[in-house]
Amino acid sequence: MTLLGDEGLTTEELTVWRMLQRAQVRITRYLEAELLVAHDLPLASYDVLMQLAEAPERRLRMNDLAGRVLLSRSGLTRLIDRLQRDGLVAREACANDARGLFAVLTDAGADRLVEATPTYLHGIRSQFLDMLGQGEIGQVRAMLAKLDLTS
Amino acid sequence: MTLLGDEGLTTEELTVWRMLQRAQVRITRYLEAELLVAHDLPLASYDVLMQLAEAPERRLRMNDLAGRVLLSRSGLTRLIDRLQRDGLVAREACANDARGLFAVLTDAGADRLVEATPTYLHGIRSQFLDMLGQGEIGQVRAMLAKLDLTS
DNA sequence: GGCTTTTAGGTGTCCGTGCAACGTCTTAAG
DNA sequence: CTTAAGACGTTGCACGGACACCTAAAAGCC
Repeated sequence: MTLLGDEGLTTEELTVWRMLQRAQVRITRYLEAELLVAHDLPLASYDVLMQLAEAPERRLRMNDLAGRVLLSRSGLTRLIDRLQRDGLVAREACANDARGLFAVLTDAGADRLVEATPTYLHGIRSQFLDMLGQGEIGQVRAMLAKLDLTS
Repeated sequence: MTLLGDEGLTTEELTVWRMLQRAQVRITRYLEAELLVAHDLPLASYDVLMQLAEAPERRLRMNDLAGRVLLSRSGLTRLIDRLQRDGLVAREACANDARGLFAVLTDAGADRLVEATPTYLHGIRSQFLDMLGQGEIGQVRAMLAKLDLTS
């Protein structure tokens, strides 16, 4: 592989990167598909509901939420539009900052989340965790921590 | 986190999955952006060129290629359309199977790949490999191998 | 207090992708 | 041989997301 020599990457290093990519895409697709067929809920929507459920008072500023869900702000706007249309999330004005908006999880949204969660967790277990040994999870965690400097 | 109890996932397990997701998305976005500004080449296109360059005679059947680049067949059709329009790839009929088409890397495509490769490799090094210790790469590789059963 | 600069969120527009359906060709069954 | 079943690649369609730009409000500056 002549391409690699110049920059000093070994074949193994490149392979590792590709495998990471493949694994993540495969798992994500699986989750997306399962959630869609079982609950008519895209993965991105599930993520939003989950983040809101964990947030204090089940609400988050749009901006904060966008950061947590790995979505651009405009992307989040549309996604919240859809969730609001379906009654799973509501928008509420922010008291001390007239620019701000909260996305708030509704009761219907919370119910939907509870419904879909077994599917989500089962997917992660079967497609990801089960394939790793128990002891390895700690290792992965340590390594990923280095990659996730929240930069 | 009451949601987790039912399915028996620990908080750590869920966290690990989320971190993997974040890390992969972050790295992918970085690569995509760098390739785009420096070479006007999306990451998906780079992947196609790379796969073709590694293939015997620099050619692959559309179907095979779709599998390697993690794209649906229809998605690949459009991508190859674009690459063909830009002269980086050509389509060639398959001799013994009239249904089949080869995507073939052109000389221009090979040149473009060589141009862009330093950017690509540097991105992987700086955003991924450098953040892991040298010894850890082998570990990651072993774990990812379990996830990548080419299923 | 006016003035600029920064931040929050939304909109117009474009692009890339997946799914379902289609035409074409191959292969297996009778 | 004929016909049914399957595989390969493309196309119509709709959707989701990003980018650039816009307005409104807050924060900073003199």
